[in-house]
Amino acid sequence: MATIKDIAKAAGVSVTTVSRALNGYGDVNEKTRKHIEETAKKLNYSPNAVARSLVMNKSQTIGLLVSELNRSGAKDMFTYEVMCGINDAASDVGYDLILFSTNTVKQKQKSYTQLCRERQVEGVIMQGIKKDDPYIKEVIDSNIPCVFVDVEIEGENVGFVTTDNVFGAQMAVKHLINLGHRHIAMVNGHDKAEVSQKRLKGYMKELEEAELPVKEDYVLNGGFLESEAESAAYDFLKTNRQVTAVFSASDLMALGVMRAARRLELNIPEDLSIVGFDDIVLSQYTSPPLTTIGQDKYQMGYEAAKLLTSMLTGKNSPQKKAVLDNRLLLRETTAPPK
Amino acid sequence: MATIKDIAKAAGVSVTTVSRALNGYGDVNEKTRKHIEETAKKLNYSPNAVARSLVMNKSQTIGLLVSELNRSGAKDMFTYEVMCGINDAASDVGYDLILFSTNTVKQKQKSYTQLCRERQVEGVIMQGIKKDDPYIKEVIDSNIPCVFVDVEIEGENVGFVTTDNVFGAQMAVKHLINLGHRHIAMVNGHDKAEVSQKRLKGYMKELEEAELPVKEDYVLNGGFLESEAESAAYDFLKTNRQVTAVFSASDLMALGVMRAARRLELNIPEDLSIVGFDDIVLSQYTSPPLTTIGQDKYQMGYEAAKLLTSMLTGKNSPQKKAVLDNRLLLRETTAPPK
DNA sequence: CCCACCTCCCAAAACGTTTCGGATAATTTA
DNA sequence: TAAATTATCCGAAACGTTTTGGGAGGTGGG
Repeated sequence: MATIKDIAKAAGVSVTTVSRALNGYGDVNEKTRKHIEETAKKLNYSPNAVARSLVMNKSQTIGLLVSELNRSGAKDMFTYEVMCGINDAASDVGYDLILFSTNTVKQKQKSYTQLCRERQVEGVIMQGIKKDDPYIKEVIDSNIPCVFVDVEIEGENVGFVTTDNVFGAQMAVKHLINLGHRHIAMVNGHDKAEVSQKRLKGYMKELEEAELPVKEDYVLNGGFLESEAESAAYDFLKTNRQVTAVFSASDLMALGVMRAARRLELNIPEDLSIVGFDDIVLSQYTSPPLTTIGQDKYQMGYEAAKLLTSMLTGKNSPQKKAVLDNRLLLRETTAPPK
Repeated sequence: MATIKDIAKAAGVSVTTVSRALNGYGDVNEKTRKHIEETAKKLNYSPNAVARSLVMNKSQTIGLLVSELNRSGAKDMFTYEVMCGINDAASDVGYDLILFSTNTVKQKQKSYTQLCRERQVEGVIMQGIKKDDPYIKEVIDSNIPCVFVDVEIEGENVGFVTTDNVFGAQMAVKHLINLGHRHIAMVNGHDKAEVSQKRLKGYMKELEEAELPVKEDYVLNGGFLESEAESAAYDFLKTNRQVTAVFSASDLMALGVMRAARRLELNIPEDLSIVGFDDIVLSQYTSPPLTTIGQDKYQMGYEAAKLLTSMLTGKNSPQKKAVLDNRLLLRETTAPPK
C-alpha cells in the first residue's frame, strides 16, 4: 500500500524525484536514485498502474474480444491456441490482456467503443467475429487500433492476420486430384465467415485449373458444425455414389463427414477420401487420423499481438497485415479412388 | 472523449450532480437527471473506469493467473473450459477478467502481490498451480482474496473449488472391480498436484474396501504426460501380464496407456480395460472411446468465479469452498477380463 | 413568525501518478 | 570574474472520477 508519497517522505525527497528516479530518468543523481530504490524496496512499494494509466492516458492493456467464448469452442481448440499466442506476444512487450467476452445480448447493451473506452484499452484483437457483426463497423469508425483474426479488413488503424485460405484449399483439392479423384465434393461453413468464402474459392479455382467441372450441388452447407455437416454429408453421399472424395472447410465438419460415411458403410479412405482444414488436436486422434490443412493457430495469435503492439508503439513499419502459410498434413483419410 | 466535466458544463450543473445523477443517487431531481442523461448521450459519454478505479480503490477486475498458459494445454481443454466458466460468472456480476500468464522466468521478476497490486485486481483465481509453487505462500500472506482451482487451501481470504477426486477414483476402480478385475494398476500424475494425491487415495481406498491387495509397484508415474504414461505403461505391462485393467489419473495419460497397449498388441477392452479421469474432449474420439470419470470443468470455473465475487462483495455466506461431483462415463474401454 | 426539516444542488478534496516549468547550486566558459 | 551552462531537485497542475460536508430555498408544525 505504500505510495510514491510515502517513499518521498521516507527518503526525504519530493515525489517528482521519486517518480523520475524510479522511471530511470537521467536528471537524478545516482546516489539519490540508489537511496530511493532502497527505500522503495524497504516499503515494499509497487506502482499503481491505475493511477499511471489515468495520467498518461495509456493503460498498457489490450482488449481481447472473443465472440461467444464458450464451451462450444472447446472442440476446436482454435480460440485457445490463438489466445496463447496473443498472450505470449503481448507479455513480451509488457502489455496485459483483458478479456471481453461478448454475446449478442451484451452487445446490445454496450457498444464496442464504450467497452474499449471504459477500460481504456489501447487496442483490441478480435477473434471469431463474423463478417456481418455490427461491431466491425464500429471498429472502423472508432479510431481505436484493432487487428482482426481471420477477417480481412484494413484501414487507418486496423489490420488483420490470417492464413492463405485460398491456397490452402487448393492444396487440399490438388492432393485429392493427384490421387485420381474426379468427383470431389466440399462441405463449407456458413458464408458469414470470410474463411469460408476463401476456401470455397480455392476449391473452385483448383478444380478449374484441373479442368474438372465445378458443380454447384457438390458444395454442401455444414455451418461449421459437426452435426450439421454430418447430416448434410449423409444426405448427399447417399444419393451421390460417384463422389469419392470430400474436402471439408474445417476439421470439425470433417469429423461429421466421417461419421456420415460410417453410417453409410463407406470405408475411409478406400471408399471415401476426406481432407479437412485447421489441424485441430482431435484430427490426430480420429480413426483413421485426418488428413488436413494445418494452420498455425498459435502463430496467428502471436502475429496478431505483434501487429497490434507495433501499431500502438508506432515505431515499426506501417505493416498492417500478416498472411501465414498453411501446410498439407498427410495422414490416413486419403487414398486413390477404387 | 467527453468527460463528466463536459457534461456538467453542457447541462449547466456541477460535476457532483452529474456523477450522482448518472449513478442513480436519490438526491437529484428527476427532471435534471433526465436532462443530464440526455446530454450525456448527446456527447457520447462513456465513463472512465480507470479514474473510477483510482478513487474508489476498486477495479471491478479479477485476475486470472494461469500457470504456463501455453500450447501444451491445448490437448486437454481443461484450462480453456475453466476459463469459459470463470468468464461467464464474472461478467454476470460486472467483473472483467485480466489475464496474468506466468512462467517461472516471469515469476522471478515479479511477485504475486506486485502483479495484483499493480493492476489493482480485487481478487484472483488461480488455475494449474502446483502445490509447491512459491506463489501459493504469497497468496496466503497477502490479503488479496483468491480462489484456487484444484488446490485445497482455505484461509481468511482464500477458498477453492475442486471435484471429489477421491470418490471419483473410487468410482473408477469400483467399476473395474465390479467387472471382475483383480489386478488393477494405476498410472498417476506427479505428486506436486493435489489431484494426484487424492486420486491415488481413492484408488487405494477402493482396493482396500474390496479387500484386494494394494501393491506399491502397481502405481506408475505418468507425470500427466501422454508420452511418459505411454512408456511407463509399456514397461510395466510387458512384464506384468496378470494385470487386466488400469486406472489412469488423467485422460491424456490414458491415451498414452492405450498407445502402449497397442504396441504390446493388447486389445482394448478385451485384454486390457482402461478408465481415465477428466473427460477431455478427445476421450470421446479415441478408438475405442474412453471410459472415464467426468468432471464438469466449465462448472468448476463458474463456481470459482462465483465464490470469488461473493467473497469480494462480502454479502454472501462465508462459503469458501465448493466440491463438485464427478460422474462415471461408461464408454468402450472397459469390459470383464478374459 | 420562527424553527426544524426536507429537497436539491455544489465546491473542494481525494485517489497515485507523471510532467511542465522553473529554481538552486555547482561547474564551465569566455 | 561575470556569464553561461549543467546537474540535480522540486512545486504544482493535471488526469476523470467519487464523496464529504455543507448551503440554499422551500415546506410544515407549533
